[in-house]
Amino acid sequence: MTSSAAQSIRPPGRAKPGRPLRRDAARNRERILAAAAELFTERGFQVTLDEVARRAGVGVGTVYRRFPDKEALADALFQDRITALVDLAEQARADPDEWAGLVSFLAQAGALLSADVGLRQILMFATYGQDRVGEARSRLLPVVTQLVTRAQAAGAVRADLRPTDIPLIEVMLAAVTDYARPARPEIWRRYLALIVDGLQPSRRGVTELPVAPLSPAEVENVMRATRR
Amino acid sequence: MTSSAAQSIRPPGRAKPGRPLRRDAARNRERILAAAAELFTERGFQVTLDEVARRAGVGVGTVYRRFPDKEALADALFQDRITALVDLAEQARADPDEWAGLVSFLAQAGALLSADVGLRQILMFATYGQDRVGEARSRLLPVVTQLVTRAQAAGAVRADLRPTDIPLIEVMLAAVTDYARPARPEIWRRYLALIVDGLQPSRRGVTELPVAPLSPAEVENVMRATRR
Amino acid sequence: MTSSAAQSIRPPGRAKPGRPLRRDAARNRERILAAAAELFTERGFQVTLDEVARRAGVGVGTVYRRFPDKEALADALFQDRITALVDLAEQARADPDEWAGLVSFLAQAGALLSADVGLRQILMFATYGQDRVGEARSRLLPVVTQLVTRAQAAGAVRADLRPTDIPLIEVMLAAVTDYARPARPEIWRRYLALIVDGLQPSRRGVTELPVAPLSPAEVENVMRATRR
Amino acid sequence: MTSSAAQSIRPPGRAKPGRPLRRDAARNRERILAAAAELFTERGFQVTLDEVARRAGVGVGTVYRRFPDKEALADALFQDRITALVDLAEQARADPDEWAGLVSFLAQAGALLSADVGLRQILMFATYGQDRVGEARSRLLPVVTQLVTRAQAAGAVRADLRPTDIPLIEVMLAAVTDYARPARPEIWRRYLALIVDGLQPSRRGVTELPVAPLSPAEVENVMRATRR
DNA sequence: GATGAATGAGTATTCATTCAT
DNA sequence: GATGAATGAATACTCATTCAT
Repeated sequence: MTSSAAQSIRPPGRAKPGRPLRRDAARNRERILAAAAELFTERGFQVTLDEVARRAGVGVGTVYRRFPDKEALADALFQDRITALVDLAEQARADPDEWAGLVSFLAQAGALLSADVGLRQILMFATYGQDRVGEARSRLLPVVTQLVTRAQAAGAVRADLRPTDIPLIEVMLAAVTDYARPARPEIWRRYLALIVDGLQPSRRGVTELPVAPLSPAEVENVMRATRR
Repeated sequence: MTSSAAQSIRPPGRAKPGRPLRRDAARNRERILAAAAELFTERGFQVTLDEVARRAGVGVGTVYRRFPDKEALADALFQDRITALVDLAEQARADPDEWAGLVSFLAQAGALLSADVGLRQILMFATYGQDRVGEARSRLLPVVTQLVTRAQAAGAVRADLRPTDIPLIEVMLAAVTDYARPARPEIWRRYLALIVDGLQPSRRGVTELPVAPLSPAEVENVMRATRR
Repeated sequence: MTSSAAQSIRPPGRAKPGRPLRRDAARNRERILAAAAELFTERGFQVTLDEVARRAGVGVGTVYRRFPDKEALADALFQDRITALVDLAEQARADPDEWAGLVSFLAQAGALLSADVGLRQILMFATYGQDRVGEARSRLLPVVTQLVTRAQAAGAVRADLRPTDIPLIEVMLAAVTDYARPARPEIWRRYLALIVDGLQPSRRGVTELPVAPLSPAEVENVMRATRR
Repeated sequence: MTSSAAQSIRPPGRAKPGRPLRRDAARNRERILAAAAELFTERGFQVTLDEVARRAGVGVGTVYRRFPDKEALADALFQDRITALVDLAEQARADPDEWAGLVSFLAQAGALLSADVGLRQILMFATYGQDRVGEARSRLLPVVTQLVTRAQAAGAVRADLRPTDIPLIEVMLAAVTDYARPARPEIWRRYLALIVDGLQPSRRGVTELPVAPLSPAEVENVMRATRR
């Protein structure tokens, strides 16, 4: 069973651990989270909480009741995503092929990131990473550590790779995605392939880089959602 | 056309490309550029133009006379940097060892980026990529292309690498630098080494990854210049 | 009218004067009053009703059921204090020395005020003076009147002093206390002494007090710009 | 010549001492000050700067350009008033009758206060009293000190009165005025008379004033629970 | 040309009060 | 009756950009 099951029992958020949210409050909380997810995904953290409230169909005050500030909302969102990542890592660990497990985790995490501006921003700019996020990251790291050390034990991965390198690799992929969005949302796969080749302890041959590179024109015409 | 014509017509706004600026105007332009470079380098784009003007010792209006808006100023700055990069690339091209030339360019460009928040921001978030920047990038790409194809011709670099991959590699390094700043400003070298290993057409052994990885604590305690 | 009628009609809002509160409702009312007393005493009216409710261990809604609004709560509190003042005045009246009785009342009331921000605020800024407070003040004034007239009859106090001057003297002391708090919470005694000297009848030349005193009605109807 | 002359030369406010405000800027500054004076006088500090801006016929930004925040605006206003008080004190000092001089100053200052809510609020709640106000008070105290000591030397005033008692007497008058406003704006005169009687040295029995007076430093550093 | 004054839409957050559960 | 969730007007302050001097 994956860690997402835990989510349904203890809803993350402000509520005292003991008492579950009232029916309507819980519904609003979900609406807010959903609205924030959409908005953050589309346009990143620049969205105002007023906007989130409007999209969620509630008053601003309600948003502030549930989440003391923007960061807290981002945290809650991030935690859901981290949970998804932990699930991914756990599935990858189930793969009998140690190398394939690690690589597929990198790819799936990359796919998750490439679909979500908000997640990328949290990952890359997280001043936002204080509270629950730290805890969430701590849940992820152990699994990732297993993924890495297991692959190293099998001689499939270079010996000097460290578990903490994995999140940084994702940061790199996130950056590349942001760079080429929306024209080439899949470009990150090209660079993942490059990096993955660098992860091998020694290489016989080379796997062709997937995904066409940016054309010179594309390099010049990056157009992304304004970020101020 | 004579210079007296300029007096009678006086087109407001940016000077026509051909017409040189008046002596004092040119000096102001340089001051503004210098001030902006310092400020952006230290704190990124969040600096206000009022601040730039103050540091430059001119009024805001003067800034706006020289640069239609904040982006244009960033563009101009970027152009300077691109010039530096072009220089770097040309020096790298002078290296008789094709592989070493390419790698050293990647490293030097990385060093440039890692020292300059503003440059990283322009590179990564350039909604700012419209004006002079495009032209500037066009100056860079040919040299980089030579660097890459020359190395490929020598069999030193994987055949499917494309010149446009180079800027994206720099984007990745910039992201990683931003992530770990200010605690570990050199961490990008670690990932450059990884990528460089991935660039080889086939590998006998592995070069140890330089620079210690982030500790788990560091991964959780990223502290970067707030970007709002 | 029987109590069953109350059940069928159930007028929402404050209980009719005659009808006693249900046991638990009464307990809640006391808790709220106690919490508000503590909080207002410490920090004045800036405390939110949410806070009062939390400290009282009830929901905000309950606070609003008992007290139509913040002012009403303040009023109720003030009434308690007025009762304390009435007690004080009665004790002072028991003093066989007419002069000492009056002076000790002024001092004891001053001490009460100096220990309680909330009381001072009600006294000084009472937009709050509408409801029960009026009634409460009416209970105080007669006793104060006795205190004053008795002392005047004995020739211990200047003849032109009016009972309504007493609360205004307390207002002055409250203001001075607020002014110097928390550094010098007892400074009001200095000014009380000054004023008390001014109250004595025998002086070389007595200047008649100019300007008619506030009428009892005026004392009750102070209306000032709300200050939040 | 009184100190108000100084005002026309060095306009108080943000401007660098050396350079005078541009004509239009100066006009706006005056408009803002005038609007703020009116509004504060009518309704105290609760007025928003948006309102001040509207009444002054300028944008909010302009208000903020001249005065970093509400306090600074209040300071500037207060300084004008302090200047007026200093003028008053100087005129009072010119009175050959020492007793009359002191009493008339108390009365005139009281009149000034009774006409201006804003001034009373600054006087009574000045968290606002940090910057220029402190300096301004320092200008006032010396003159007041002369007024007091001169009267004492002449035997016209009780020996234990201290110069710092004077502002506190004004605080008391301000409180009384606030209390009875708008019904009886002159009521403060009644209490001034009472206090003045208490100031005389010759009475049957004089009770020494208890409690040490505030030191000049304490007068300047009043710290009270903010009331917004 | 240069200056810096003016603008005002925009943002995060608070809190008295109402109302569904 | 009690609860606490929901509301949203209100507030202080910022900053890119325009325009009068």
